[in-house]
Amino acid sequence: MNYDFREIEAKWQKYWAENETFKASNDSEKPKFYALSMFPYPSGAGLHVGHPLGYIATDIYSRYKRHKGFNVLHPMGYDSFGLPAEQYAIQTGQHPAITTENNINRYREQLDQLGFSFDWSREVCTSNPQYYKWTQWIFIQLFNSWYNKKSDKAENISSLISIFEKEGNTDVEATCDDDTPSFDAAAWNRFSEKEKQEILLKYRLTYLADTEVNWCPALGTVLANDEIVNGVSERGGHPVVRKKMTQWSMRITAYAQRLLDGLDKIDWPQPLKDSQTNWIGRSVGASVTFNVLDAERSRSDQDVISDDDVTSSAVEKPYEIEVFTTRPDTIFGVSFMTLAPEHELVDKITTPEQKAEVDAYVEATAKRSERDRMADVKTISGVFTGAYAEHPFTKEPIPIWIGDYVLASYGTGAVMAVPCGDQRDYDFAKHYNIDIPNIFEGVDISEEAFADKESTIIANSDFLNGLSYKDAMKKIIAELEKIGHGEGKVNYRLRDAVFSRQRYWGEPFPVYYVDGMPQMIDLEHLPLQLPEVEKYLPTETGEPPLGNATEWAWNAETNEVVSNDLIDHKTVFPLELNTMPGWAGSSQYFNRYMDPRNDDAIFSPEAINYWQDVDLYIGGSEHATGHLLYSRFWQKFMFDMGYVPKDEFAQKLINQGMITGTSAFVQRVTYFFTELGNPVEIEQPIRKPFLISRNHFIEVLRGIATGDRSKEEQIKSWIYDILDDDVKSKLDLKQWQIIVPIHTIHADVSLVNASDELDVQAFKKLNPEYLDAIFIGENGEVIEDDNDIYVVSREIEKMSKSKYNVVNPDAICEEYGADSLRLYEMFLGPLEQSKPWNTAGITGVHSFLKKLWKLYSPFIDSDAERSRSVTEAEPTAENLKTLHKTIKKVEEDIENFSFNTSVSTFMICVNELTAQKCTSKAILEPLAILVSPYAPHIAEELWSRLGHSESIAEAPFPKFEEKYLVESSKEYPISFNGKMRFKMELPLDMGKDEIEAAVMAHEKTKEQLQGRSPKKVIVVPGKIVNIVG
RNA sequence: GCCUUGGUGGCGGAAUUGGUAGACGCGCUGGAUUCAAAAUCCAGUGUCUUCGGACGUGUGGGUUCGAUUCCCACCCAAGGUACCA
Repeated sequence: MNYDFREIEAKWQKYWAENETFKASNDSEKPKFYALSMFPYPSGAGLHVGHPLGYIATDIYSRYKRHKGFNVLHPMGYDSFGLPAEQYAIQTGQHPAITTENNINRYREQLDQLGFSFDWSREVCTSNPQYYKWTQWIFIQLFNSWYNKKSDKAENISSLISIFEKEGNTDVEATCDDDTPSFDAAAWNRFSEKEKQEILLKYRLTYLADTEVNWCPALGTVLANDEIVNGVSERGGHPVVRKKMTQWSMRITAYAQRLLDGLDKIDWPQPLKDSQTNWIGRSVGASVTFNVLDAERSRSDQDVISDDDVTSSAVEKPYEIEVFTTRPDTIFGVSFMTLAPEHELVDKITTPEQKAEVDAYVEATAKRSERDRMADVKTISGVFTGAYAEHPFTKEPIPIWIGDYVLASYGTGAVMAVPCGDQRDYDFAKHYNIDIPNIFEGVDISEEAFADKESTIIANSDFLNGLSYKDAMKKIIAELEKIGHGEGKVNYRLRDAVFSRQRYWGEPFPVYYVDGMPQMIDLEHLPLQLPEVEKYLPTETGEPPLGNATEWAWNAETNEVVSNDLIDHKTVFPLELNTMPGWAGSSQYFNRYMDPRNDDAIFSPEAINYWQDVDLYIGGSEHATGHLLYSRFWQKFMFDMGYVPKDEFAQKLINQGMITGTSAFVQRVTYFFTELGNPVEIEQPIRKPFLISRNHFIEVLRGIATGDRSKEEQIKSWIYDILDDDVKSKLDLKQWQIIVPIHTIHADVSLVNASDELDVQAFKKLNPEYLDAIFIGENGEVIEDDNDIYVVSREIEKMSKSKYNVVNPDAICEEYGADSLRLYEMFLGPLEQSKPWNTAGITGVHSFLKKLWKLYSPFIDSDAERSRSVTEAEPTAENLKTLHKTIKKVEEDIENFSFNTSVSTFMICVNELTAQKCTSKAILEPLAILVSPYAPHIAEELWSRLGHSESIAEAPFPKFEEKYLVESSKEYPISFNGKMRFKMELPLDMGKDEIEAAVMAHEKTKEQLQGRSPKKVIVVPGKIVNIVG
């Protein structure tokens, strides 16, 4: 009987579902094991072969743990709020809930096909109101909390209020807004209710604040950095500017230190910890305030305020610039200051003479993305504001500049520039001819800055002269504190997380506004469900999409959502229009799986106390600073509130590598005409897209490198050839130039064959904008039928729908089966590394499964009754050696997450047992269990053919026994100067000297030495012999 | 730019503590079987070679009896870089 994987796989998938084989109990005598895969976003494209990689790994581990006697929780769900569904809704008008449901159904079908041991009864879906009720609940908990630095944990806001009532806030140590005023108890008690709310908002763990966003006026929306290409929106190419907007924020900075410290307790990959450490970015230094010199200030204020105000402002405190520096010891080397162009003082201190230049620079900077500004270290730009600050010690005036290398979002958005000690400051000073005072003893700074802290001796620095870095740091901080110009400070790069999105498809905030102040809706009225809207776009007045809803007001008496028309600001109030970001729903889902159908609580105390935390979490490293940091933050908060017993949610984490795809590109030449370098409009522009095959593209690239323009000339002549005659008549090629920039455009890989040849007709069909495109083939002919071939260029990239390089698992499953796909995905290479996908190799693992099946044929072919007697045969020593070698290796591999090598081991095992003609049940039975985590369907089938009526799922894992592997001799590699030359079989119990004697006596040794006497002979018993000489 | 990961045959990769480089699989070549094809099976397959052997793990150095493995410098590729998920 042949290996009929279709029948076998369908049979066992049905069996598992009907028998709820993998349903986990919240109450068990067995030890618990919680294995979790990161849940997917259900995109319209369905699963591609990259998705299951991590799921298969988690599934193998889960199944292994069941064989090892654990009660395993292995759930799956969907992170189903997100941008693509909303984008699709905008384009088609289809409600995202509907597309999302369709996508989820498709995902479920695909997941079911792969034979995962998920407990589907625990499925969650972040866009389901029964689920997001609890996301809203956590938001309210955060709103009702503040961070007490004294107890170093979050506490209920009521404890803060009672402190305010008794003693005001002067003695409170809390993480709060920078502009929080001081007040005493009497003042607090005099505040109006609204004033009290405003103050409390400065302490709450989620709060409203003005934050900078990438605003695209044309689209009426905020864009991710990702959606901005070269300063314009990816969609439509509209301009994008940085702008401030009132939004919800999460006070994650309160947890900065604990998030850092917690990393030591968890078994996560070091690179991931590094990236969180860098993200949090702890640096120790000092904050220093510089006063802006008065003269400059009043001058710049003159044009905006009346004379009266000038006199009154003269007695006020001068403007202060606060900077954070890690090198306060270099303060005597300050020769200028640089503010971020967005810094709030820029407007106020700029002199009238400099105003035009500064304004232009600020405007230009607003168009650049932060990433752009960080990455670009080559171009130095900045503008002098005309204002000066006063050095706190020397009282010298220091010019204040603005420059886009200073980011508003980091530190205070201002730096004290010490050009002799910082390369960026140095370059800036050189570029603008600013002084570079040297404050380091015996260091040459004529070429570059000197940033080495360890070997520094400070000079030209008044009271710091002669001190080392360490001593100078202590001294300067003390002096700064003495004169009231600064203090020692620990600064974190981590910023509070913006929690508002101007989108439709996300969790609504359970918030309404009374007199402009946010009010929370009570738990008993949750979930607050997303309203229906006509359009998913921002409103004409620039409000988020929820602004389109007509039923989106809160009646605070009846506690229900009512029509906007009823808003009277007495009982009916407007609801929040923003929604929560993608990471809201995923920040506690791992805990919700423990008790997913609970309507009274996010989870029961029994459930959380049984499961505690995730034992193994597998997912992509791209989530390092998003999901994985925010989840740790929420977990710590939940821990502070006493809801969860562990302050880290996942003990061990593994990053599976990406599966990369081989993208295909066509080269589009865009062309326009210029005369002496100026673009010229011609009456009948040629609108047809023009695409060239690969070798032409390569020649153009080579031409750019070598200065050879001949290929471009050829392209020009091709373009000229296809012009209409009347256009031709207007062009004199000698006078007119055709400029030919080339854009590479993704082509769907399914349209390209193994020789990289594009199916041009299919491409045109799939991309209607290229219907009348002109394709120039490899031989330089315009492709009409099959007169020439068009070759694409290829590149390895992340597998992604947007890159048109996805490979779908469905067809593979259909042709080879889920077990083959599972084995093949593991066989590709180490789990944690990224690797390219190539379906061709799957035949190898598929034929392995066929060989495995054949090995069990005495149990499968029912007519082979005579072979029954054979199967009871005692296993040979050889059989046992092969089996136990395999048990040892496979067990080690699973524990080390080295699944690729296990697959090889199985292949070797089956090859050996086949060669040994092994038919012994004592060997084949444990082998089926070994294989079962990897290829569960065939293992179940073989198990039942071996005569078992129960599922293999909980069969005990075979026990490795060393005794079957004991060897008496070893084939020693004999090497000369480190190179292996021949081998020699010697007993393992032979001593060092005997081995040396035996080797030296060997005739091949003499041959190798050719009469020389060896300088040295190294003998490592059981390993190797190396002869030097 | 910065942070992280990786670089070994035509391809995916293996080499567990510094000890036989290329396991296992794909592909390719030759053969068996077949009317033929598919499937299956057998043999070979890093490069060069004067057939003795020599060289060989991105490049250049270093440590060592011995380096894919450890150290230094560099090159290349991929991922992340705060609103893609």
